[in-house]
Amino acid sequence: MLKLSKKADYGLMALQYIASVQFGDVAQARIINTKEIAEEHHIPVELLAKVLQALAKHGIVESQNGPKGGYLLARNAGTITIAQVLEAIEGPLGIADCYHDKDESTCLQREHCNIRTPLRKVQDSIYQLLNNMTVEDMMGGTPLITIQPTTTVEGVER
Amino acid sequence: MLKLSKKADYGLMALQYIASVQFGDVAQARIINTKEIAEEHHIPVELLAKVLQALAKHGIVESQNGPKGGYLLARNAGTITIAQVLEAIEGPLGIADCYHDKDESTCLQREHCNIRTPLRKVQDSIYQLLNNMTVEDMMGGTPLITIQPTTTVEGVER
DNA sequence: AGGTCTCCGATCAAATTGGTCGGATAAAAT
DNA sequence: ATTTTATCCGACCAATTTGATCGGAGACCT
Repeated sequence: MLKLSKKADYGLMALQYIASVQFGDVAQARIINTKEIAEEHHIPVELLAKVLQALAKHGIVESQNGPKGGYLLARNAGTITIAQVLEAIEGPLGIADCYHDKDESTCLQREHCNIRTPLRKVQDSIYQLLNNMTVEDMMGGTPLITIQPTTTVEGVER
Repeated sequence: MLKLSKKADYGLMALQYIASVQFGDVAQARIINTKEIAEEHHIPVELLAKVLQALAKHGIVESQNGPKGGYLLARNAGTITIAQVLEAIEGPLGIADCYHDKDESTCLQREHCNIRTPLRKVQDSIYQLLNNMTVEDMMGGTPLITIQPTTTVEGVER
């Protein structure tokens, strides 16, 4: 119940990873391709590619084609909210469709609905919660340095 | 995304209706059967029955068998939280399974997961939100009196 | 200019959810 | 007390959504 889809999970993981590499203190800012993210997190490559496409289309990441291509954040990590990410991947988010539906014909009990009004508060609270948290906030939670190409920090287990 | 299932919707509607009749100021406290709720809200009878079974099994409503049977709230409306209702209908709620999973084998990226820690705050906030709201809070949102068997109030449209 | 590596759109399989049916049970009427 | 009737209850089947995959087009490096 209320579970995030796997695509959403993968998207958030990818963004956290990209942001960490791009703005992390140790690693150099570099473009990251889909394969690297997929292998690092053990997720299917093609599916992750599809997710990143959606994020690119919505202006969250910037795609670069060709060899040595890949993705990088389109804007600062602090301006990308979780809500924006989820909506880019899975469409408008909400506990019910009737809060942002144009056609009202979909819900048969729309007229006699007795929970639409009270649940709107829940809807708004959840959205506000997700729209206040950014991928920058997720960077703090990363416990271990991921990849260290040049220098070597003391033995952080990988 | 993050949409409530229809079973969850139906369950909440039913509880709001039962609570309104049982504790409403005008209507007499009476047992309500599945058919009445289903017809009032235009939802499939058998599916609603299944939902109410789950709620009965979890001690949220009390079932009474036989003719003139039906359901009534097992405890006060103020003590039944939305979270309890949703969990009774659809199982444990959370934006990811890994927060209450026994077996850790399900999630392949569990070891390399970089969003589990930061998203836990979101998880807790949502749960707290749903666990603070009760069906009593939903009763305030009901705009129209539903059924009036004995006396007649002025023309409320049905 | 050729080759290679990347992104990109359309297509297919699996899982969850929505919906349905017949049997068991208990209360009421005869 | 027995029959009848209306309800709850558990197992079964279909539909929608989600997860995953494949082949093609475009861009960069050599």
